[in-house]
Amino acid sequence: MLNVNDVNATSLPGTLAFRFGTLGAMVTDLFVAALAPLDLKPKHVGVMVMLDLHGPAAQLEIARTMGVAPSLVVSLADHLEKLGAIQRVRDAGDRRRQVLSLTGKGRELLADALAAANRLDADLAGPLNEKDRKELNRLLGVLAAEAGLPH
Amino acid sequence: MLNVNDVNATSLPGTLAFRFGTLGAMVTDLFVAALAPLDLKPKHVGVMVMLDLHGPAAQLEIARTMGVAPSLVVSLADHLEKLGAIQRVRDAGDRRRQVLSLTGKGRELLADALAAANRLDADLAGPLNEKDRKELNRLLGVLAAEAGLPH
DNA sequence: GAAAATCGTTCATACTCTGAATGGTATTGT
DNA sequence: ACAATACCATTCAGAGTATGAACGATTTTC
Repeated sequence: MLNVNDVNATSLPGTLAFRFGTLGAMVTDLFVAALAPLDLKPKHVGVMVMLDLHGPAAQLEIARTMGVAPSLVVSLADHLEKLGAIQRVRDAGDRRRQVLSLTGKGRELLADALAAANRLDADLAGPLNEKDRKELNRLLGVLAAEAGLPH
Repeated sequence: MLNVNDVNATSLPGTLAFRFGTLGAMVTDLFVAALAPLDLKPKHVGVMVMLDLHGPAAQLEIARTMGVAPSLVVSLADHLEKLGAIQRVRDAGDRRRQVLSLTGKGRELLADALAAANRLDADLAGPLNEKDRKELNRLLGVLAAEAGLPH
């Protein structure tokens, strides 16, 4: 039986898997550099984005949503707390839980990170016209939504 | 002075920087899993893709093009050689150079990796219709080309 | 022909992340 | 009521990946 919907690429650089891998790695390196002055890494921003989107959350929820080990969330939260970006309080109803929430300083940092990302975007999307840029963002949004990533 | 071409996102998940970071990490994890049966990692495939596109090359050229340390290329080449995927011969004209070239087995592995990537693509692009899928691939290709990545 | 540069390799190290062990807290079963 | 079990956060040891410095071999420069 023939393939009625053949969308296969004929070489690896033409696949989404390869393109997302290479572009993703490059963009992440640039983002890391852009965040360095804020003393943040992408995963710290990831935590703050979650808190910003869904409100206060226990560390385990964050670990599950981000797909990382709970022990990693400990060190991410340690650092964010040291920066004054989050508050860490024991849940009165369940004192095993450490509930994280964004502080004013955290919101400031998040705004700074957003500004850095927007500057980076301007560079990245340089070769794209306005319409293409919007289309790209829309398509990435669809994939992110489908994958359960923040969007 | 007002911004005449305001394309700034208003939240981080809406930026290209964030989207490429999260999607790139997710896709890379899936790709790593898909390559595991072949005993390859994305960087091994990266080396093979370079050899396939530009022909035989010295290790240092590969390091520069891939943006990694020369010492890393040593271990990548070691592994590829062990798999029989590449040949490593001293350049007769400049005996400091180790020239890498794909073997028949290497081309087979590359084809297997391509098949794995295409299967992954089918999953990834599931929620996209044919037109969107083509458009996404085109836009990613533009960015990859602009960034000097394989395309 | 000596000095400097280049290529590949090894090795020590940094970094990120995970999984197992632990202590404290909550829930379940009897 | 209370023992057994399950759960959350934390610490810690260790795996995996990458870099950069040091070295030997070779080539280029002066």
